[in-house]
Amino acid sequence: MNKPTVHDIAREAGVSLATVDRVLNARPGVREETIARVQAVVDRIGYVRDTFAANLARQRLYRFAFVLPEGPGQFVGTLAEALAEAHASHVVDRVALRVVHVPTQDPEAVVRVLAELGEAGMDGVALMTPETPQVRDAVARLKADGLAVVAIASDLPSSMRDYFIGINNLAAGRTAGLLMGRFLRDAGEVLVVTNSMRSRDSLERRLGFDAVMAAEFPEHRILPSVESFDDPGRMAAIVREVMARRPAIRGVYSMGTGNTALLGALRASARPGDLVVVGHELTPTTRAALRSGEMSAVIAQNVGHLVRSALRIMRALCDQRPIFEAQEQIRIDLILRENIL
Amino acid sequence: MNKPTVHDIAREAGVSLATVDRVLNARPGVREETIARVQAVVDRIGYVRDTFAANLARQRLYRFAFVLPEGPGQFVGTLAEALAEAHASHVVDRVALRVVHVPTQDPEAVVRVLAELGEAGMDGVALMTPETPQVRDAVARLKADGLAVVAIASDLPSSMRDYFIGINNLAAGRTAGLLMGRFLRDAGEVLVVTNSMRSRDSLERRLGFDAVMAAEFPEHRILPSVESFDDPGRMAAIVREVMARRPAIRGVYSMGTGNTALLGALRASARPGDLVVVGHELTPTTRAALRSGEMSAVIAQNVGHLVRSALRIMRALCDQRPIFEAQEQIRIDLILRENIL
DNA sequence: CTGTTTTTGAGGTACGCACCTCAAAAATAC
DNA sequence: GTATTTTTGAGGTGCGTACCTCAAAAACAG
Repeated sequence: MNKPTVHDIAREAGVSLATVDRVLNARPGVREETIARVQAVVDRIGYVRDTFAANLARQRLYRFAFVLPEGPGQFVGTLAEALAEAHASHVVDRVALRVVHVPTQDPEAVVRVLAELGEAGMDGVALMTPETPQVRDAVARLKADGLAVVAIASDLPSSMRDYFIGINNLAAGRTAGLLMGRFLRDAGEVLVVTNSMRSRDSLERRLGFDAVMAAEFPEHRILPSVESFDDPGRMAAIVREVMARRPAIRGVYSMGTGNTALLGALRASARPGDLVVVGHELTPTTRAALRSGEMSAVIAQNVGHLVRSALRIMRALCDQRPIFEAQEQIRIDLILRENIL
Repeated sequence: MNKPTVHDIAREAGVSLATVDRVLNARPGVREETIARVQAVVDRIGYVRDTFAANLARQRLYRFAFVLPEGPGQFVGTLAEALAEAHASHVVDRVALRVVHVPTQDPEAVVRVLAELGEAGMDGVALMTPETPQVRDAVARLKADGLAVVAIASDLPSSMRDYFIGINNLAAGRTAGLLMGRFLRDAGEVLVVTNSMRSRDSLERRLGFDAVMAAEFPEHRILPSVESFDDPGRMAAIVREVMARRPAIRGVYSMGTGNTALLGALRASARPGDLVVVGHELTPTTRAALRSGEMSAVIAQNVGHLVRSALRIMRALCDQRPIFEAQEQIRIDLILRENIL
């Protein structure tokens, strides 16, 4: 027995192909009663639309845009690379990609770009931008225009986004805390740094980190978060200063970006040999630091999965197809020196 | 400008569609000179065959079989589940699946099943079986019949298999060693257990584990491997006995299956509260043990990825398409209590 | 140059679906 | 009842490819 087709539905339901087509594609001009009859047959014989044939027929081209922060961030770089790779290798077919870099600190600029994308006839937008009221409204407008909108890496929970693709940052922080606690030998202080505590990610990570440290490793003293405000110079200066002032520091948790500056400052400091450094995201910098032993662990999300997931989900949303959650779940990856890959 | 089609090739090369078809599908009856001309145009305009249209046209149905060990193993169970899930959700389309469970300790039975699959007109076989000369020959026969053959989870390096889908077990063992060393507090003994040291996986894991422990954590004494020979009763008995006899044991590394029996025995023993237990594969048992704290870490390979990867790779092999290595790389997952997911 | 073989062209059908038109049938309103 | 609207049927075309046939053209042998 082969896969049922529209012909099978028509025969079983005692209607014509045209009617089946009208029902399947929600075209008007069919009695409720007939719709129900066709639907019943569809359910009974287990018909599923052949997406490939359907796309072939309708000459479907998915127009997707990725809105990423501009600037020199390494994580964004690896993300853009993964995107190019996924696109080039036709993991997802029939997709016209557009990657836009925006100055995320300027909400108005983000809004302008999103508005432009809406008018450009995009089918879906994946964005990685901080949550601001302006962005929230722009997302709502995109949704109103019928676009699929997904947030990647950093969620926009209060917006109308269809989906968030990324890790649970509270759990990521808890994982960092667990690792830190188990890796630390003697009681001491733990320095926590980030580029910005205004970012939801850092907030959630800190929450999780503190919860685990307080509950299970109370012998350590967790210092208040130090912020670099995305300024490498500032990061280096502060870290150097704190390290000099607080010799009891035995661990450093880096919740955000700016690891290059952080590691540079640590190198310059008279840091203890058994300093435990835990950070986020696998980049050339953190990779090298794991290899050299300067970092003990990195908590990552696989950027390849991230972009492929984003592409698949936007497609599913466009096709109004259900999303296969298990495949799209982005896991919290734990990277040590030995499993960098 | 749209995606180039066979029509574009025909026009550009000044030949007919029939000739283009003959060249693209390596059918006979075309002069070398003409083949070269058509190929040149294909390369120049960047034609790529539309797999969806192609499969639609040729009514392609991929017949794949998975050969898995029979018996009550939890890992195989989760694998079979993931397989059913991937199949049901049409992650891969146009695939007729067949899952066969074989008594892997009986090489002749495995050979019989493989021979039968070859005759049943399969397009590809994914197998998870120990490496024996008989199996190696059977794989060679399948290859000779033109089937795609991939090894999953456990490699068959000396065979003709097209691809191995799974983790690097040496690196997995090294990762286990690194975690064990960092998690252990006081110097002591480490118990290493497995179901069978005849399995290549356990051998490689032990090698990696020892290398890291010896080089970086020489203060601990790593005991010889204890084997259960797939017998839960034996596992329980041995572990209980060893734990009683060696009070200095501070860590346990479980390289293979049989974690349920192991954990049961540990629970029954007067184990130290800070015992570090590291094992492999995320199963209901190890998951619960992570949650309860009985296990400190699990080294896993995502079974969902494993089966999806196997399906994609078999398809690519059948289509003679290149494999997108980056997506198929199975990473060594590190699972702690906080990132179980 | 003729006869034979090889290569090429032209055209068709099919795959499963989307989308279109026009006419026929059925349901409804008056 | 007839007039009108709504619903349905029948049929077609195209998407990009595979695979088939038959005839025409070209290349080659003698």
